[in-house]
Amino acid sequence: MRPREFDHDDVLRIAFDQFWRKGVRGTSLSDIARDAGVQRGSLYNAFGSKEALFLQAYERYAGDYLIALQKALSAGSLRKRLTAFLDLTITNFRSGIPPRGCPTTRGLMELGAAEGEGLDDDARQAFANLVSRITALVQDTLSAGAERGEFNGNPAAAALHIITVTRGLAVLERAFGDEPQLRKIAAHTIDLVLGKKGS
Amino acid sequence: MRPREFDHDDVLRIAFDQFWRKGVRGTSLSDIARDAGVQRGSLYNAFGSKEALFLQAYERYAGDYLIALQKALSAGSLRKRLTAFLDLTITNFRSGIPPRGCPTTRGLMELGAAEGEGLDDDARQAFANLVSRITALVQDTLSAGAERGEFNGNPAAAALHIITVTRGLAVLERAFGDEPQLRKIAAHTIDLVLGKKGS
DNA sequence: TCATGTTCTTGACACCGTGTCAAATATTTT
DNA sequence: AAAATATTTGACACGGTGTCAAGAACATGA
Repeated sequence: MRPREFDHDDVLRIAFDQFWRKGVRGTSLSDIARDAGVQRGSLYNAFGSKEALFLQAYERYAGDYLIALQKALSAGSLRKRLTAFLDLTITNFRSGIPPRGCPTTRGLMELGAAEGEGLDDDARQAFANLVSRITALVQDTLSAGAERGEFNGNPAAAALHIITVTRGLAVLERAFGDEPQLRKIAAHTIDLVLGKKGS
Repeated sequence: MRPREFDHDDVLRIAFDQFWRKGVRGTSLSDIARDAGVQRGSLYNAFGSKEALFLQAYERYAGDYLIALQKALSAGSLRKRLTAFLDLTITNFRSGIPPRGCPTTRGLMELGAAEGEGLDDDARQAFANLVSRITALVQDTLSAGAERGEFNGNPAAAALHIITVTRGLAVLERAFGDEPQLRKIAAHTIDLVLGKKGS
C-alpha cells in the first residue's frame, strides 16, 4: 500500500471553507486541489466525486454546528437560551464556520439550496437531517422550559416555528445582508413565542 | 433587419419552466434551445447570457406572482387574507408556476438561492426586490386590518416575521417536502401573529 | 535483498456547458 | 437592385467533471 500524501481531514476542512465562501457551484475541484497542494485526480481517488467530498465536509460541519447550538441552548433562562440560539444562528451564516471565523462571505448550504443547484438527493437528505436534529434540540429546550413554567404552549409546534424562522433568516440574509434587521426579526420571534418581554 | 424566427415571450416561458423544474444550474441553454426549437446561438444573441435570460424570465414570474398574492390578500377578514396568502405561497413553491400548474417538482428560486450557486448579484437583487414588494403587500394588509381592529401590533414587524416564515417554509419544503407540516406551521404562525383562533 | 501486490499519484483524455465570433442569410430601406 | 441591418448558424476556445491507464511508493513474504 502506498500511503496517502495528504491529510484527509485537512482536505475536508479546506474544501468546506471554499464551499462555504464561494458556494458549491463556484468551487471547482481544481481550486480545492490547488489550495490543498494535492493533485485533482487524487481527490477523485480519495472521495469519488465533488459531491461526495462535499457531503463529507458537510457532515463534519453539521457535527460541529450542532454541538455549538446545543451549548447555546443550555445556559440560563429559556429566553436567554433561545436568544443565544438565534444569535448563533445568525452569526453562523453571516460569518462562516462556527469555530474558526471566515469573515467576509455568507454561506448557502444552510439553505439546503444545494439540491437542484448542483447536488442531488444525498445533500438534501443531509440537510434535512441537520434541520431535524436542530428542531429536536429546540423542542427539548422548550419542553424543559415548560416544566419550569417558563413556557406554556406546544413545544413541538413552537420548535418547528422557530426552525422555520431560522431558515427564513438565512434566506433574508442572502437577499439583504442586513444584520440588524435579522436580529430584530429574531427578537420579535422570541416575543411571539414566549410572550412579550415586559408582560 | 432580419426578423426573429422565434417569439421572445414563448422562450421566456419555456425557459422559466425549465429553470423552475430543474433548477438554474440543472438547465442548460441547449435544453431551452431544444425545447423552444431555437438555435442556442440565437438565445445568446437575443438575451446575452444564461443569467440575463434567467433574469428576464424571473421578472416575468415575479410580476405574475405578485398579482396573485395581492389577490389572495384582498378577500375577507384579516385572518382569511393571511391564510390565503400562506396557502398560495405553499402551493406556489410546491406546484410550479402560478397560472399553469407544473405538478411534480419544486422550484428553488423562491429561495434566492440563485446567487452563489451559479448566478451573480443581479439575481440576488431581483429576489430581494420581490421579497420587499411582498413584504409591503403584507404590511399594508396588516395596517388595514389594524384600522379595522382585527390586529393590534406592529404591522412592519409582523409583516417581516410572516415573510421570514414564508421563506423558511420554502426551505423546509425543499428539505422535507411534507406539505401537511408546512400548513401546520403556517396556521401556527397566523395564530401567533393574530392571537389564537378561539380567543 | 528482492519480488510481489496493493494503493496512491499523475497526466491524458472524453464529455458537456458557457460564451464568442465570423460567415451566411433574410428582410427592410433607398 | 443594392445597401444596410439584424438574425441565424456552425466552429471554436475555455473551463469544469469524471475516467482511465500507466507510473510510483510502500508493505509484506520469500
